Amino acid sequence: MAARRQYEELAQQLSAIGAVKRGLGRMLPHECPAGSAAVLTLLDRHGEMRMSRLAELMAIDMSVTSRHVAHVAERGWIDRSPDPADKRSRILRLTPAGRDMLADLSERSMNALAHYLADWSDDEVDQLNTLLGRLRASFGDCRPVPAAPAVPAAAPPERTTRTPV
Amino acid sequence: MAARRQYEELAQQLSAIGAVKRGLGRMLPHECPAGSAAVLTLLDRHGEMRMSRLAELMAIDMSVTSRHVAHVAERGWIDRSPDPADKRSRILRLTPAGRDMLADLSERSMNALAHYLADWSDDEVDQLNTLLGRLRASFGDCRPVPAAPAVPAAAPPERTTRTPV
DNA sequence: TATTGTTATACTCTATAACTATA
DNA sequence: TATAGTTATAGAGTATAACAATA
Repeated sequence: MAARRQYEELAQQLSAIGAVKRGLGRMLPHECPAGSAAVLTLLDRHGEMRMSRLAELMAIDMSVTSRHVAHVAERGWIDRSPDPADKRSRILRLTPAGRDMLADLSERSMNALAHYLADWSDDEVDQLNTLLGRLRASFGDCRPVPAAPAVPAAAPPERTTRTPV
Repeated sequence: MAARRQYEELAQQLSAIGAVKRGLGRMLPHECPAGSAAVLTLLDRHGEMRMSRLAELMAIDMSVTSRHVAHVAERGWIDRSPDPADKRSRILRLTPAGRDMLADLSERSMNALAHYLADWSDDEVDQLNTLLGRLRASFGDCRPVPAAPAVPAAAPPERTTRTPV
């Protein structure tokens, strides 16, 4: 349990880190903004998946996910094949063109980070990665709470990624 | 100099950290979104200043700063007195109402962070703060490069916070 | 002529809500 | 009746460009 001053400092650091994200964002190809890059990266790391899973990994509402996915699908970087087991769902999968784009993205972030973090050691980057991962885990599921149903009864704790009715 | 894998991991962590920021953002009062909170916090930490200095601290364009500042000024949290030394400028200063709002903000972020980071040690929070600060410093001035002037000659390196002509 | 700050416009990202189609 | 996904709409944040007032 840390001191108030440290928490305020952390809040400030998180607020200010947006500048770094914007800096990295400027390296992206015009056709592939940050949201699209995240979709491609997650499909690469975790393999094919459904919309709902992707929304969970991105920690955003499925409606937003749907638009990011539409963007990358329109450009041919993924395809959406119907899920034979559930006709409501579609399976998202990287295409060869998507892998090409990923290689491009990797090249760009590599260049930018190698430039800006030239004086960081291997260990320091690892440390930061570890702490950021832990921070995300600690916040875990802190997404907007669905509006309480009219008759709560015994149903509410079921948290999903879809937009609440 | 770190390995490609680490850089890609860092890019991913930074992309995903948005979820934490959004989580904290949900704790804010409806009238005081993140941009406004940043203005108040920076005025508290660094004391009264001009628009251009605030834009630099926030690492955003002055046009954006202007809107954030207008928002908090309309609510009486800061005042903008004319700078006697330069009639183009205005001096931004917290009002008592602004300090009240800051106390509220501090209370809220304290509660949220103490809740989510309950199992973090003092040292770990410090470590993360330090690394994030260093990350920001390393990226330093990575803001959009002003479009090259028609006749560069010997003028360009002067970097300011204003919108390029 | 150059600089400070404001405003208008456009784009990205997100959330809420209403809707379709399946289960 | 509930769930997977889509679309429409609204709001926050940012960047670019054009502008007014002052240096």
